[in-house]
Amino acid sequence: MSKYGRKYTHAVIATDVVVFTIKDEKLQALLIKMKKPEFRGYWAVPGGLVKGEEGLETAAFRHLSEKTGMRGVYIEQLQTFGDPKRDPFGRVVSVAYIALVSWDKHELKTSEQYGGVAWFPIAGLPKLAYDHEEIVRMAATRLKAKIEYTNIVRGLLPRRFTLTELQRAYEIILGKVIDKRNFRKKILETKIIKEVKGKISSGAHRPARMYRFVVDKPQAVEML
Amino acid sequence: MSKYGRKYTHAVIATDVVVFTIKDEKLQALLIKMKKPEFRGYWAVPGGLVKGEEGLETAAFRHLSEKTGMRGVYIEQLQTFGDPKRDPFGRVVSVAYIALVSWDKHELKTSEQYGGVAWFPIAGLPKLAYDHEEIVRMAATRLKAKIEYTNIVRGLLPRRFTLTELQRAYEIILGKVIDKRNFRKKILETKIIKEVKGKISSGAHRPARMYRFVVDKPQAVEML
DNA sequence: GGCGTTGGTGTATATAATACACTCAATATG
DNA sequence: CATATTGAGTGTATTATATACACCAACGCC
Repeated sequence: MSKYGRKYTHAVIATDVVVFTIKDEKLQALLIKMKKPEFRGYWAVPGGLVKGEEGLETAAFRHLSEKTGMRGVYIEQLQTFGDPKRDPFGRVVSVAYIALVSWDKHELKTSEQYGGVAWFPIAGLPKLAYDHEEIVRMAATRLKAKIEYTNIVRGLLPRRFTLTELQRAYEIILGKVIDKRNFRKKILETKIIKEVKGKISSGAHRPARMYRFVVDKPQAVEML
Repeated sequence: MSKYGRKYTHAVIATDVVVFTIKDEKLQALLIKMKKPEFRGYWAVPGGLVKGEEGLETAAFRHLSEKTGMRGVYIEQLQTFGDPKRDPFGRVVSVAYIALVSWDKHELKTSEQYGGVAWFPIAGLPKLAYDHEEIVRMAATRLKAKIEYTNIVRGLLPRRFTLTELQRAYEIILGKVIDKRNFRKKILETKIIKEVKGKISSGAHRPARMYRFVVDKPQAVEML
């Protein structure tokens, strides 16, 4: 038993993961539908309690896998939310994480205890349980900030992608159009991506060159 | 009793506050000397467990006040540390905060349970308990990053200060010398500071104009 | 083979960042 | 009280970076 076992009414620790993707030309977040009668009609960010000797990230991965079927994604810590009243049923402190995925790489399936799992555009979220709306908003803000000085966008794209796809990701997250020539100049200067053999024909037009990220770990980069 | 009361061996929540100041031309952190025999010779970042219905920031302020005598400082969340082995005596998840203070504004006094409280230069820390060395390192890194695009530096300075003092704060945190004319041009362009009446004579030279921060809340700013 | 569609490229201009040296006003000194 | 010393305060020229902008290429489709 912990040395710290009995002095206080303790809070419980949970993790929540805000999973973003770009789908239908929109930034979307992954939500699960709550089944408990107290939360009828509400959705939530996938997450749950941290077990005894389990690390925070481990717990985040476990709940993500159990509740959405997702595995093998990168997560990074967003912020910890600890308002004593954030959960009406007890004192839960939640460590929130962000993940970015290419939505077509993951088959979604949730467990019995939830009513479904689905993508929702950031502009157009359903009713969210607890303080999850605040969490998602903060995650979107952080994403928007970090895309300008890190290679965080890599999570959203498949291993091989075109410059136009990459540019669309930036445009959607930043919410503004970017000049094609300037974008290409800058992104190639950073050296975070690299051309790879092969072209892709995706319609009645000239085929596009393919690129990949040079490093797939997070790193800070001067950009845009 | 919490609905979440009995399912797991729960972790306990703590907060730790890395307090920075600039003193003797160096970036320094506030540490308390541990008294418990298990930690003889070790120092630690001021912090402690969060009580039942207490908010995270409230707990951080309370421990800071109890263990160092400091009150009325700004804190902002750094990151949450939750490695199951970070505390050898039990599972403690720590939410770490950063605070920046003007050291001469606070009289230091610690409680009976600690052996003392003192400032230590970042380069030259004593042995730190738990994972507090990692916490302090990360706090310093974050500070260095944020000083470039926020008004975070305001906490380090007295209400009224000279441009040279402000520049020294930037130089010490960034670890590089800055051109005086360019610094003044840029910092005044941002409009985060404003000249105030009165000059200060501090030696055998022309007296300096005084400035103050326009807003004393955190804000993002384009800078340096 | 002509049309529609997206891929791919360079240059000129404007803005921002950097490098750089002297005078000013106070105190200290002989 | 004349002179030296010290940090305060100021502007411009140069370089680097960011922005604005238009046409041809390669494919599919009819």
